Amino acid sequence: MSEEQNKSLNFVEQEIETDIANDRYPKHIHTRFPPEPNGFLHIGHATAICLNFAIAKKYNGKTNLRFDDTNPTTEKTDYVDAIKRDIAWLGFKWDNELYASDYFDTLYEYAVDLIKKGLAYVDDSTSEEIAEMKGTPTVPGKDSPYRERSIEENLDLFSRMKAGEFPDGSRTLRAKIDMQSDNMLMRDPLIYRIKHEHHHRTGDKWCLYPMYDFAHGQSDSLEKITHSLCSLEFIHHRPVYEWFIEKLEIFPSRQIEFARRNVAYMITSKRKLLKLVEDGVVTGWDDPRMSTISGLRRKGYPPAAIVKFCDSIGVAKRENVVELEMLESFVRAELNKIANRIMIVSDPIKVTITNYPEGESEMLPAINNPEEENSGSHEIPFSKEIFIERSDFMLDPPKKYFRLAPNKTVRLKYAYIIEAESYEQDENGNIIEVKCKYYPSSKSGSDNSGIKVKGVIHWVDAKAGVPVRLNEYDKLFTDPTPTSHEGKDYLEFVNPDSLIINNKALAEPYIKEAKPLDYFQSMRKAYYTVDQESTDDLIILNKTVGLKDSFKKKQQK
RNA sequence: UGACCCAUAGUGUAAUGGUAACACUACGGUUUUUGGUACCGUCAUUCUAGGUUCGAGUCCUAGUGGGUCAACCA
Repeated sequence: MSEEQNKSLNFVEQEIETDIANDRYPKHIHTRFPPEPNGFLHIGHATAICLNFAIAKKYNGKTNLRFDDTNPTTEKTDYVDAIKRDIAWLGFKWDNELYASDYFDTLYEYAVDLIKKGLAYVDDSTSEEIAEMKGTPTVPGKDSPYRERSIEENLDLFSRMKAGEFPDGSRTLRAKIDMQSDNMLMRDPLIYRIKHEHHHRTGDKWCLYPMYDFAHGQSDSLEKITHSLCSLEFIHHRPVYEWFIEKLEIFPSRQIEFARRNVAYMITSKRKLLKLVEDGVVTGWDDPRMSTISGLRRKGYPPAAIVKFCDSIGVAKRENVVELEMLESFVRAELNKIANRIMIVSDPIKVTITNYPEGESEMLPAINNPEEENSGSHEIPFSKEIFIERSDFMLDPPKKYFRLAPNKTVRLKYAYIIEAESYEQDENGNIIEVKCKYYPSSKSGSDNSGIKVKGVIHWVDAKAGVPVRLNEYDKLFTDPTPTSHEGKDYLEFVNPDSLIINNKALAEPYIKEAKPLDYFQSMRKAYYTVDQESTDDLIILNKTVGLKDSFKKKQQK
């Protein structure tokens, strides 16, 4: 706790502490996370979720989960369920599960109240006419011809709108604010529109639905939310938010805007993510290449890594693109602590140990995770024929190549030191087998051979090895900000190699104990998690993130 | 011809008028039965110009650059 207190405050916390010091909210601090159930949550939402829950925790407050479901056209219960699952998976417990639609009756009364105060009117203009009268950012708007309707007429028309007497789009209810305002949103914003549409929760009760501006702030107020955190694009809505609170004389929630977090190579537009799903670019919202929470989960990102990442990148008001490497470093750090080590040969070549007795085998102990004392161990079978990684044997190696080569020695992890004596090639010159001798006295744990080797490689026993399918995922886009190029569609930047399926990999038998979402480190290679579509016959592993590879880096230079 | 928001290493954040810090990246090194991990080191005229002040990244003014605003979406 003291560590937390020493940390400097972000600008939102500074505002909150000022409010507390000024006794603005003497009773409590409450936040809320308000998703619209029209898509899956993505990495951008994760930062908002973490922010809202972290602030409530810090100030002993509460956080509501409130679905902003005022537009029945796009919203679905399926999305509600997915959103709840994702937030819970991240490890957060909301205090109340609420819906803007819970407040439809109250909101309607609020609208009637506004009409009675002469602050709202029914407008018969078409959407084109309304847009026309709205003006532009540099040209003031004009008053609607319906703006001065009598309170009685407004009340009558509004109740008939509710009764379903008018078709979609024929009339709207608008707040009477100021058509001359510099702020477009203050130019008599629409607050109710007619939509004869089935709502996922209220069914066919309503044919009249409130707009965002007449639902969000009021919902905040009804829930006694003190600090309503939203992204920068809503900054122009704040005067509207405050106007309604003042005129309705309701609890004064405070809106604070922050810059939403962007991560390189990830997109955070629900509409664009939906298109990837609909066009079949990915297999679904939870495809491991997606920037959705569900996708990241399936890819093997631990929840703690995502939360720590969100906490560490902070919050501010300027445009930002966080490098993917930052997120990945948190994923590696977390996985390093919790992922059991396993040996998987992704591109096998056969190695025959010429002096190892025919028909014999032995079990060698392997530590599950050297970074975690209590992780235990398991055994790995070893015998005369094994497979090693193709890239771990070179005919004509460069100077600082520490692996196997003709007449060179290398250690087999957890096993023996071997020396390459000969090899066989096919007609194309590909290595098909390496013959080695082993040093029986070099056995791991009881090595008295006196041989010093620079390299240690992984391997899998030929007979006991288990075929696995490796889904080698890479970035979905070839550009860090695919949606920011004028005149170019983001789909032009889809990486054709974002998934490479490897069906020739072999894993040690320990993999058979794995369950979906178990994390593994394929030693010297990458982290993987078990895919949900794995069966008893075929284990499918999704690549989470590669291990750092300083050798490869040097070679590339 | 408008209003509003923003500007600190390659990236993201901190410094709350008093020695520009932390993380990631990059580069160099030490350790290592994972070329992983761990550890050490290197990397900034705080957008520009004025002003206030003993002292400015921080306050003021102007400029420059970037972003947002004209859905019966949220």
